[in-house]
Amino acid sequence: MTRHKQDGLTMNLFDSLDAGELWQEALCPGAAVLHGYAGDGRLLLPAVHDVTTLAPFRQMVTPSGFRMSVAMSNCGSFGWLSDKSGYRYGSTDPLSGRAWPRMPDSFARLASAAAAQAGFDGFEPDACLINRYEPGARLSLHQDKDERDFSQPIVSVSLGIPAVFLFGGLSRTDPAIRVLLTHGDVVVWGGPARLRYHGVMPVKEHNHPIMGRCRINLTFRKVM
DNA sequence: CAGTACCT
DNA sequence: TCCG
Repeated sequence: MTRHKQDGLTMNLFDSLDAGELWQEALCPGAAVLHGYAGDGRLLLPAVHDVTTLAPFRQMVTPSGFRMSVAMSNCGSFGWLSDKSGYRYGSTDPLSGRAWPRMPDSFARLASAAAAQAGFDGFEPDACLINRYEPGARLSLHQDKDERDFSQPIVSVSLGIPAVFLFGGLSRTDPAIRVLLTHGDVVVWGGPARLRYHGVMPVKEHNHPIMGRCRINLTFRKVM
């Protein structure tokens, strides 16, 4: 996998693997893990609270009728939604009928800086999906393909208790590498990795000093 | 777009 | 299993 920048914070997904998985090395161009890039999250957590007070976490339903284990909210111009009629982005929160809360400046700055760090300059997200995982919550392998412009990367910020991130290939049945993500880690994928399947293993019981038994993930996207 | 068989 |  391509190493986009050479510094102490940036490593590629391959660096998280053990020797038994070295064969994957050539399969991860366009993806990077920035361990600790978001620091202790102290600029982000009050903003998460503010957003989710206006747009509370809710468990969405998939088109096939399953209730997702992850609770979600959104901020920015567009919010990702799932219900029985499908997946899509919308500019209003169905729960309130009002626009999603505006994206906090701290969110946008972090996402743009992380993208640039990974080699994607000029990333200006217009959507931030906020995912809340409690122990047992998971997200099965999927592709992010509800956005218009796949030239724009995805930036994912992890806060709270650890989770194993799955990063697969362009086909659902391709093998997935596993990356442990902890509080402050940021993953960026784009370019040739933009449509790679990814997901999160069921989150294990754990306690984080400030987040308790909770993991929050911020996923930044350019929708329009 | 609903939801079976599958076996992660 | 179109983000169980």
